[in-house]
Amino acid sequence: MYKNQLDLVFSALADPARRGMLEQLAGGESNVGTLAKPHAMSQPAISKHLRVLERAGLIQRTRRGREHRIRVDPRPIEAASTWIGHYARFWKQQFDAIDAYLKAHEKDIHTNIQPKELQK
Amino acid sequence: MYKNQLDLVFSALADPARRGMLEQLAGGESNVGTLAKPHAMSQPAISKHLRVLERAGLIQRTRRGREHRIRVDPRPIEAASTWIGHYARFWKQQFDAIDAYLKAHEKDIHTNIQPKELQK
DNA sequence: CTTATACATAACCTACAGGTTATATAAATC
DNA sequence: GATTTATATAACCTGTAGGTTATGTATAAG
Repeated sequence: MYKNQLDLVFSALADPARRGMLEQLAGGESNVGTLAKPHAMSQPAISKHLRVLERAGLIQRTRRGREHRIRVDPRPIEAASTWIGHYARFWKQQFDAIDAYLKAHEKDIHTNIQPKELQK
Repeated sequence: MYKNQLDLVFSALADPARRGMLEQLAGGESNVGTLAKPHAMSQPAISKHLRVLERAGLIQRTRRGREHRIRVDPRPIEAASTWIGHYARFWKQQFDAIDAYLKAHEKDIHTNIQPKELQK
């Protein structure tokens, strides 16, 4: 199946081990062994997680001898942040508006009188 | 397996059909049938997607007769937005800093002279 | 040259995601 | 009361996610 960038980024972020690795990489460039240490799993499992992050475009890899240097690429995560941030703000605003509305009509609700905007 | 809130939210967002439903819900409260229409899949498939969104806390449901009214709950998406936004900003800043650094040392690079910060 | 290190790849297993069709349930309509 | 409408649930299938162990490969160190 063909997955787009957002699909890949969000599903990469859905695993705590992978989010952990990204957090580790916030401290700067690293390598596979160092990234593996805090995680209680085999080395091939780490390799798989890194490949998922790489396919989502979230990390980039350069070989330096037998070592693989890993660093974050901030661009796809920024795209995801834009998507999610847009809706987060929009819904928060909606939510706050409803909240304010409910507060304004508190008396009506308590007296079981429905403001006509909500009547069918 | 036990999944935390962030896991559930990100994996819920990883499917384009579910993101589509959330976008539909940005236009306001809706019901299952209406949410189903734009998606080329069976009604049970829609029900499953809605259950995933519900378990992630992204939507709330109230029964009104035989109809289920669905609306967004902005709180979990805001949590996800916070996580992702934090790192997005951080990495963008890192990225821009590296970019600026590279620009500042452009001549050194072109002449193959390595600034001593990068020497092994 | 031999051994150790840092990784990837292969083969395998189990669980679950995401779709299907068929059926159930509850409410609305005729 | 019978039918239609709105939805859920069950049973099933296929593919893939995420883990394992075993093995391969290239580079570094002794």
